Amino acid sequence: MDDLTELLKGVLEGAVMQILRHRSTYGYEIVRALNGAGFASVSEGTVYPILLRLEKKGCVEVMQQRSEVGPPRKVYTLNTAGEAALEGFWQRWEFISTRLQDIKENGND
Amino acid sequence: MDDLTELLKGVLEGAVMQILRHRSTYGYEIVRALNGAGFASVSEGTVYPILLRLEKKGCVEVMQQRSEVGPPRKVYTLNTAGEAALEGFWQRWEFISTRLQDIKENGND
DNA sequence: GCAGTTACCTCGTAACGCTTGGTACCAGTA
DNA sequence: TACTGGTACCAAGCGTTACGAGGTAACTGC
Repeated sequence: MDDLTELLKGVLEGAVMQILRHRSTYGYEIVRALNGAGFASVSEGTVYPILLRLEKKGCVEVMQQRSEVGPPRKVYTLNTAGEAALEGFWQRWEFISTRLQDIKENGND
Repeated sequence: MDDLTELLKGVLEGAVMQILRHRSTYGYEIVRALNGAGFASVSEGTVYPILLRLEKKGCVEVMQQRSEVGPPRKVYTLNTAGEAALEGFWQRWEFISTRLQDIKENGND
């Protein structure tokens, strides 16, 4: 798959929130989860800013946790505000999806 | 619907191409088509740059056409390269859609 | 003439993904 | 001890995009 960059704008934040909703976890793990999900080219330089943004927006709780195999991890948990934001994300996604489908089907007149 | 800006990145170019595939038309009309399709907040300042981009990329042919109700129109037609680009867009969209659905369903482990 | 509509374009801003680079902790090995 | 590689985090800067604000120009009807 060629360059997804532009289409990924906004999407990754939703994806990260969804992953966090499923289970609390940390940045490095999220990168691997996204890679495993098919977003092969998503790297740390992309995910960490997203996590910082989510933290700044108050969508997540952060907990420092010691690791056995490396430096301490920052474990993120989606809170109530985060769940609301995620809900909003899915609504927007749904909205765009259906409009786009409409346009695809009848070119829109 | 609140702010779609970020999620629209890349999407609008595809939407414009799809509209052009359905019928050759001009900028002002495309704005109205998008508005009619539900993308209410999309304005000229968004669409004209997209058309210039498509032209620069060689995805469209342009024809000046006199109007009965105002200044001359620049009528855009999707060419072969444009159709290929549109095809690529739909593939990328499909790709992201399914991956996102996966993540939504099983949080991705 | 003048206003209103149609139609085009440009500029500046903000957001986001991504690359690059850097820091630091830990385990294993030579 | 020194080196290597994996884990884990963060910051700075670039390019692309959507979008609001503003400007220009053609045509119609009053």
